[in-house]
Amino acid sequence: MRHHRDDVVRHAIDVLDAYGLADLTMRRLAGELDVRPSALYHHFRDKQSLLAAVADEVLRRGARPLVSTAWDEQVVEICSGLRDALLAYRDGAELVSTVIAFGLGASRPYDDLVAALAPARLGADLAPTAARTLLHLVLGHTLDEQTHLQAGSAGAIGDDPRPRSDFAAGLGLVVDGIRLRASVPGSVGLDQGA
Amino acid sequence: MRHHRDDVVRHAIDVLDAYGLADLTMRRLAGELDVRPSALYHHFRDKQSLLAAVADEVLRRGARPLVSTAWDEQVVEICSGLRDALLAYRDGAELVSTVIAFGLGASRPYDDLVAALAPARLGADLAPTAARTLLHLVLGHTLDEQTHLQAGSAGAIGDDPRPRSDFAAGLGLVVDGIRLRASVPGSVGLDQGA
DNA sequence: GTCGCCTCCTGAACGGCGTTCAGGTTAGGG
DNA sequence: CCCTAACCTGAACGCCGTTCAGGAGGCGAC
Repeated sequence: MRHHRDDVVRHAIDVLDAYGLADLTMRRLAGELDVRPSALYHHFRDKQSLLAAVADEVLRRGARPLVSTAWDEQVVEICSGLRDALLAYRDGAELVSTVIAFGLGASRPYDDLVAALAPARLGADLAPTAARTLLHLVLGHTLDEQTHLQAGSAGAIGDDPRPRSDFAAGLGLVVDGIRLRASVPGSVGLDQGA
Repeated sequence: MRHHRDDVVRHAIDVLDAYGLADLTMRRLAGELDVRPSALYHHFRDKQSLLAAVADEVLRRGARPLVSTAWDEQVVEICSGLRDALLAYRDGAELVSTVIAFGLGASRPYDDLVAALAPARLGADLAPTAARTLLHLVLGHTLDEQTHLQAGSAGAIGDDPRPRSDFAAGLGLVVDGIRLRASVPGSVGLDQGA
């Protein structure tokens, strides 16, 4: 059977979810498609490009329309949605992190954050910095969380899982910091509660 | 010539700085030591353990004593010092990030942050969350920065470097967010400036 | 002084990886 | 029906981390 580019990406996600990123090799993916490894290079220039396409597809599948109107609630929505998308597939956070670090693809979340932050009217080009800060937080935290989740579901001991509220708490920290610099304060007041 | 564990780590840092993390292979390191690759396995169980030792040494060399007394200034000191340590060697941020993600070694910065945050008297186990948030910020940001720095020093175009103030701005965002939750507010008032 | 031990290393291999390339095959539109 | 483009094969290249049985060398104990 002959395959299209999209078939390859779909099967790659299946392999990722079943065996993890470390075992998502060109040879294994080719085997899953019942094809020789060299055939994959008809569809992708190299493995990095394949991974970029896989990351984009993971994010596409996890995309949800925004329901809030206030910028700060939108930011929380985007970050939470991104986290959910990363957690939906094994090693999703690691995959997207490396793709973003490499600079190919997966730029959608960053663009969305910058757009959502625009109405806050942050001073002095702070919006890109805030967007990057949020992105680093979500990626780092989710990578952490997923690693510990998967280490727990395997037999590794002495590996306490992160509390569910940890992500929300960290995100709240940063959003409050941004809100302090916003000319348009958003929908809610500063939350002084512990 | 026979080598000790410390010689191996020292040479590994040299290789890292000269050729980058991707080219820090057991074979290349062995070649640099004028030794067969299998000899390295006398000193380290596997490559991950070697990398953990290298990361620890990079952090050790970059360690500076704290000069501030207020917890918020100490946090900034620790984060800035960590960034400097990571930037001191090629791919330092990537190295330490992967070692931390893997869970072996390089736990010093996290412990230092938790210790520095203790006097703030954050509520409800927030200190570990805040420490992790700061760590993710510093690692993510510095990885970003270093990648773009090195892409710039190579010939890659269309790759605008991050502004120097970006790190400080992002860090200030998070520290302000933490300060809002602190029972002991630290040395300075909230900075409302843009 | 020589014996034994512990540290460090060799030599050779194993299985796996990403990638290249010349050439074969097949599907689908004109 | 044929031609073209898309898709694939087979075979190789040079790397990688890792294992293991065994050799060599310094050094303290006797």
